[in-house]
Amino acid sequence: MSRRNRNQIVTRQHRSPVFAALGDETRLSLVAKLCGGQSHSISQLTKGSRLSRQAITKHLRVLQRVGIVRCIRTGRESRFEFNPQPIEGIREYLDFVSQQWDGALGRLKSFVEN
Amino acid sequence: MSRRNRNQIVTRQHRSPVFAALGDETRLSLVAKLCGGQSHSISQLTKGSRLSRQAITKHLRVLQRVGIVRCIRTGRESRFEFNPQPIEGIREYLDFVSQQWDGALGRLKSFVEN
DNA sequence: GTAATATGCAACCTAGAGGTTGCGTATCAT
DNA sequence: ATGATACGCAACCTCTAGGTTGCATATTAC
Repeated sequence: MSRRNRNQIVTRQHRSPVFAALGDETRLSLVAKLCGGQSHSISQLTKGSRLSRQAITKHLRVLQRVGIVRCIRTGRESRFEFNPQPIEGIREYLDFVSQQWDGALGRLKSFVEN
Repeated sequence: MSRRNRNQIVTRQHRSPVFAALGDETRLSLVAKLCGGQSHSISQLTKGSRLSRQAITKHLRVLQRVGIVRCIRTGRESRFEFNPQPIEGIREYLDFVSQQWDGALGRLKSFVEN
């Protein structure tokens, strides 16, 4: 399978795991920190949270599994960085939903008017 | 509302339950059916699914709890209809994330160039 | 070299998600 | 009036998400 086809399948199918990955306050705040552009180590991401390092690690692995973040081990640190593609994918999906809805409203409107 | 307050709401409000509600294939397909504009009864939504009526009902209640669908009981039927507001809310949130990311890329670019 | 730091791995616990079945009750059709 | 339809409620089951603790290991600092 070509890389292009693989990516198409990834983006067209399996959107719910990406939504599920964002369905947690802790992970949303991790995304909020990482989408600023800087990579952060696990320790850095743990500071300021009341959760344990291992809990944060688990959340990061969930985000990593769906591609929202990437992990790069450098020395004794595991630095995580944001990857926008999966989130772009679900943005497209939500655009599709809104489009469907707007289309339905438009049809309703023209039905009422005629 | 000022731009600052709006952004604070975008970042601070609890949007994870909406993401979590979409983090399931069954519920995503329910949303796909309902965002077409027509309301459907539970029985209608159950047909074509291999799940039981009660399972579908539970999923609909999850969507209802976060406001993605509304329930209107008419006669012996419970008809569900789509409500776009929560999904618009998380679209805004994802726009915010993308905006942060693009801003970070822009700063990186100008840093490299200078 | 040794201590501190950063992380991985594994076991464990608990609450809740997601599913089923059974049964009771409105409502509609005939 | 009666049977079929549409649904709600509740009990139950299983699996996993989210959290903890403990310990081992690799890297860095002094």
